[in-house]
Amino acid sequence: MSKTPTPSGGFGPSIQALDPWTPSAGRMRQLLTDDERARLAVMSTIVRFKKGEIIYQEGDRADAVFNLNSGIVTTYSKAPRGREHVVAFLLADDLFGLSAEGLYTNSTRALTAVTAYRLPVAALRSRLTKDAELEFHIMCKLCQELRQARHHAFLLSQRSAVTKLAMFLQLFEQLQIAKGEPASEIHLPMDRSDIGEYTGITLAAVSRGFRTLTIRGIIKVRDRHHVRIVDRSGFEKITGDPPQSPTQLVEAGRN
Amino acid sequence: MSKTPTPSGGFGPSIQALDPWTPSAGRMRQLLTDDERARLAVMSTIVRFKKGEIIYQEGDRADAVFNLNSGIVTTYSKAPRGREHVVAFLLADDLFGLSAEGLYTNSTRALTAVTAYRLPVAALRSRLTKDAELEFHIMCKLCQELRQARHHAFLLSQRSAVTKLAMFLQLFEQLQIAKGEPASEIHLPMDRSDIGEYTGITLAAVSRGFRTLTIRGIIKVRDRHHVRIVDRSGFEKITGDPPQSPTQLVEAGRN
DNA sequence: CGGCCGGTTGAGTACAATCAATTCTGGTGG
DNA sequence: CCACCAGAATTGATTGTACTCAACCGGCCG
Repeated sequence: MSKTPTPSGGFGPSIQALDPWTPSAGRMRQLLTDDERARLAVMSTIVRFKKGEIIYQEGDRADAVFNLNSGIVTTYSKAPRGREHVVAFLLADDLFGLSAEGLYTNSTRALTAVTAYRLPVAALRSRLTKDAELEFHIMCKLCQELRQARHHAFLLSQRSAVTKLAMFLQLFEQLQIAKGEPASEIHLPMDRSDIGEYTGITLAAVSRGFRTLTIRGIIKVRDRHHVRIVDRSGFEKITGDPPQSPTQLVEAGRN
Repeated sequence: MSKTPTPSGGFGPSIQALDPWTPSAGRMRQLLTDDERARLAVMSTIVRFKKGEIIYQEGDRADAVFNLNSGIVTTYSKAPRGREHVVAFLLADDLFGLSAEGLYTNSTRALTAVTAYRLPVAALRSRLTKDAELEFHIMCKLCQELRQARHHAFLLSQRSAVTKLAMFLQLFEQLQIAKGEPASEIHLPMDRSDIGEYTGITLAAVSRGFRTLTIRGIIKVRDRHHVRIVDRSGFEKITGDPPQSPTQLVEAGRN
């Protein structure tokens, strides 16, 4: 039980997040005990989706919550003028199926082939109200999702397209680190238009953004889905994020 | 203490939200039982803040969570180039004090005079892991905050400044409705620059936005803090929000 | 009365959206 | 293996919107 090769490691639903209250150096940890995973496993079914398949749509009756096991999922919603807004990219060990008043608040689609645990809300709910420990762990995950949503909003509040793009790259880099994967190269499983819909800029602007970052010698694009940051300090100048050193923030007001 | 016009009614911490799983026609309800409120009350202290006072800052040790009793609070974070990004406006019955790895993830400031319950995390945490019922209610509130954060991101992803502004007005209108307050006129407690920092546009753009909406006959600005929507369909054309009455939502849920 | 703060308005500019043409890439079948 | 194709991505030219900077307004308070 010491070594966990896959992030999940073992069987049953799996949830990873940063603990809201104890330091962990940016690394996520498994929130569920083996016991809890087993208890969740008995109430869940495994579901599979093909690449591009829609898992549920906004407004559908929300009778299940999902725990992503493998693959990538996007949750999105319709925006005026036929555009789509990507709410989040879901990775392994994420939870999705948020609802309000009994209806899903977003649609979700499999970006790759996907396997997930499907947890009926009725069963989950009755389990939760009996098992405070488990519920606490799920609450931690919700806190994490909340932080991510707010980070997304922060990203979207930036004016410059390249800043948004850089922050997006930073997000995925941090995600890889948090998952314990090698982070020398950033893996972007989605395509350019998905990035555009997440960052709130057009496909064309995403492309131009990658180009300007490349020309400025800040990143190196190996292929569509792999980017490396070659000028870290230039990169941080754009994201405005000197890693965790508040003292430097004072000088950051330049340019 | 003078009178209790507060939607809370009664004593002790109070939490309102839309239930994620049961329909409620857009109205929030009190999530906590009197009993739970009493239990939370014993572990909490009442704190007061003057207008403009900072409640905590990003990076501070997060040893307490707050439950807003009266007044308005903003949570914000620093953006590049000395700008500030408003993460959320908190109203009565809201919960705040989100942390990651033991540190607050944002700063908060009292926008008006404020009273709040201060709940030490240690006590709260040990209470929660014993009381699944209470914890469930807090989880519901977290779901609500998550939805709001995502709505904020959605707002920020809009390209047009007037659209953002209209969606902002819509947000506060719905909030008033959810709280059971009269909604014929929208009350905006914050000033123009706060609106700008929330919607991701400049102070000047906010001003122009109000002007164009007024000129187009869509809204009527009584004073700095009071707006009325006079052309509903024109308004909805801008927000792109086909009037989703609760009844229609239910039908949308049927596959 | 004068200064200050929050807000409005104006002129010029920069940046990203748009529309459109072109290239690149990966996959398929001949 | 290559030719071909379709979709993804890049690039170009043009336009429009919102930012910037700055002047100005009006209420409020000393």
